[in-house]
Amino acid sequence: MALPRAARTQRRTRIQEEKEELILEAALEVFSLHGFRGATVDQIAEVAGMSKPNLLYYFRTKEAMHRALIGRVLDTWLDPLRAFDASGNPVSEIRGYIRRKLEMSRDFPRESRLFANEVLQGAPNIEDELKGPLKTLVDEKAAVIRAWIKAGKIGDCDPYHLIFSIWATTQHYADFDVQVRAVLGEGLAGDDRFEAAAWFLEQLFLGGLAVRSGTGAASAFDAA
Amino acid sequence: MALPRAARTQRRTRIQEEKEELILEAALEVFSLHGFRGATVDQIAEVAGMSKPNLLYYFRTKEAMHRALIGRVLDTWLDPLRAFDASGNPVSEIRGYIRRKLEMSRDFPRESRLFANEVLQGAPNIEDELKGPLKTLVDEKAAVIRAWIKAGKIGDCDPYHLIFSIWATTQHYADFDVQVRAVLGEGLAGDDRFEAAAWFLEQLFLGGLAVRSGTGAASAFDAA
DNA sequence: TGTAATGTTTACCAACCGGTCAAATTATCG
DNA sequence: CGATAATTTGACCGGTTGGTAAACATTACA
Repeated sequence: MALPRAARTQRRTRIQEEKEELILEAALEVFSLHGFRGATVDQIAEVAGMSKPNLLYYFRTKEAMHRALIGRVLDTWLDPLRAFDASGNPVSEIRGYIRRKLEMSRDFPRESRLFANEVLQGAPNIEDELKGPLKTLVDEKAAVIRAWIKAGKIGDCDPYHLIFSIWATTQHYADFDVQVRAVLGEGLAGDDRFEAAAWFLEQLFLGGLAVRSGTGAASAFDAA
Repeated sequence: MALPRAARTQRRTRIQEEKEELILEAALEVFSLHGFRGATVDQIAEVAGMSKPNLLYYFRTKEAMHRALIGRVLDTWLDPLRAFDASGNPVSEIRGYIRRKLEMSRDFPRESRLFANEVLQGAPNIEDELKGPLKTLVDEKAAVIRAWIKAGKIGDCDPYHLIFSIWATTQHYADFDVQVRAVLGEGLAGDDRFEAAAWFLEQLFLGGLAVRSGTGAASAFDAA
């Protein structure tokens, strides 16, 4: 009997391996562009180069596809944050984090948009993951940052909002790519905007988080 | 003959005024949550408290509704940037801009998400607006910022990426609200996160853009 | 090779989609 | 009031949606 998969206790076939990969790749393409509700199974099947029933043989529902995709992406998406090291130099850690996140926006914009779409639309399918693994990881890294602050290695600030800001600024170049391109104009070659962004963001964050000695930045500013 | 509207040369009725307002409010609710393709006319009609044919009497197509909504929102959404004043003090202008954008994220999150959804999904319906009015406005304000830099009032940086960063960080609190709440936990009362964000972002941007005298922020950092 | 498990296709379905139509209802105003 | 225009409704339409059934083809493996 052709059990579609799922209630599958045995090993996965070579064909299963290949086709599921193909499908998830296509699903990423479509979901990231239209969101869950806006995406159609027919569309995903077409991009994957197979018939709809064939696709549904591997993933019984559209939702199953989406779940599988989200799970995989969320994992790799958090890797840069996991790499955040308490024993490292605050400057190089923060700089490195910004760079890695920016590289991900450049190299994996679809993954970023998939996630953005999901969160933007209320995260109906990943609320648990956000409140569980994500929150735990962020709490952990926030503690690291707070330790740096207490040690006087960086200026005093709210570590959560620091992390939010790094997320926002770096993912902006993937999620709002169309807008960024529209504003910057089509003139420049491929990835120049990422270079410029890296330069700017380093300056912003490393300057903004520097320890303020005596006269803070704000007062220096007010003089202008 | 019951001309639905649109080919309407005469004055708008009181009922038209009211119902169109009601519809656009409902459309904002639904479009901002599901994007254009994910939203259904039935859903909007239900939220607006009227039958689908009745709704389609005022806006002949789903797309017409979306267009009307986008046009209205984009306008008010850019107001804070328009208020950016060349003759003002750079510090108070930038601080004011951040505050206003943050207030908009707090008070009009649906408008932000509507826009985010649209851009995220490739901005198929507003590409012209982005490349036209938006780009023009940003170019204009970028020139203002560049003038401040040349005058030595703020540190050297790319004005475009500065604007992008302010957009990204402030709109993050509307667009990724679910995620922000999940990470921060439900503990705190209503809008505390916006207060904290305002505090953090001011520090970040005003510190990050301060004129660096001699030893830059990075070198002060490296000492840590 | 044979055969059982796995994979693929064609035809199809009920529900839902955006949108139309004509008839019925209500507001407007002389 | 009466009549004309504006509004609302229910019934409906062709196309698309996510998903199914079963026949057919292919693979893995003893």
